[in-house]
Amino acid sequence: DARAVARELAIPLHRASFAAEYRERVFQHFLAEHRAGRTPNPDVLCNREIKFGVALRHARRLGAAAFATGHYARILRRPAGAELHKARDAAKDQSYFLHAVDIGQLGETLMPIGELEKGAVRERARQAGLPVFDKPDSTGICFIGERPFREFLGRFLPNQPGPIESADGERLGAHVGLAFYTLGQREGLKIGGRPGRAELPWFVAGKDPARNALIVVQGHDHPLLFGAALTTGPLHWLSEPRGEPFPCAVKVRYRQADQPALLEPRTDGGARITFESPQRAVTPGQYAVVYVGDRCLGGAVIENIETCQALRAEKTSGG
RNA sequence: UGGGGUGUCGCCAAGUGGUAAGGCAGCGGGUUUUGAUCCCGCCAUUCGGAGGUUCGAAUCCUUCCACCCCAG
Repeated sequence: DARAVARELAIPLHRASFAAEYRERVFQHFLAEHRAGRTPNPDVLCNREIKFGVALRHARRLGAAAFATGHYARILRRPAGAELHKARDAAKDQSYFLHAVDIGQLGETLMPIGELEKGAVRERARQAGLPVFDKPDSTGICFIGERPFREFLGRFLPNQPGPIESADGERLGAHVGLAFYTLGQREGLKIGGRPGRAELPWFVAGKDPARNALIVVQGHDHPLLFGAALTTGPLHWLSEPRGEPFPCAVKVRYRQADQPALLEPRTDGGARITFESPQRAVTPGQYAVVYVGDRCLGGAVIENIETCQALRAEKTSGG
């Protein structure tokens, strides 16, 4: 596709493979996180390490006059410096995936598509004679693509079967390894109907690594699925770092609506984020990305969730 | 092998003479540059087996089988 587009535009195409770098800087971390029972977001790292890391450096070495990507996001150059903003097309906004990139590098990047609606982009591509104007939107992990996730992970991680238990301790089934499940997940649990239980599906509410147990609850909106606050690893700022608490909007996953929250920076560089209303399935390893209006201020990896009192009581007394 | 109960899709479960609800699980598709969630579709010619009654049975009768409980 790239070759065909380059030919159509009559521009030279330099090909470079960063597979080795991807494996080392993104995929290894991806596997390590899964092994730890967390749920990583490889595409955030891919942007920081590959596209805006080795690829950008490679472009500089080639003497590129500019660096442009096809991300749906906007880089605004202000007197005080560059700012990352959401895309014009809110439905396609990808600023979430860009929050971990160095703002200086973003400032040197052109993201022309960020100003356009998806439909307009396709129309322009069609008029320009680009053969990919009709190509389906890409999905799945970048550079890896869409595939049966469980099976894919299984090629790199061993099975470590253990029990699936309800929050009240009943054994409901068996899992193939905590690494293969994520919080809030419904599918793949294979828990059928149970006498005396509600006719509701089961969702992953937690993991107990010490006992290699997967904790599940019944009902999409079960209280144990909700977290009122979270703590993060070191914040990556795209704006001037702030030391005082401030109100903002936070996304806990890609494509989620902005959630009103209060961010309290901590002395260790991380933060505590308290939501106006509890959030479902906040997941360690994913990223909390901070916005004020359309502007992305940065973000950080999610470390701990402050769930409902019930779970905490359960854990302290249950043993 | 005395008495009682139960056997309907992988699981839970409606249906007691009129021609097999629903949920869960599973599978397929859609949405989606992570993982999830979500949405849509598919999923019992058959009711433990065999006979019988009836125009017609998962529903009534007979019998056999299996499991459970209480007696023991």
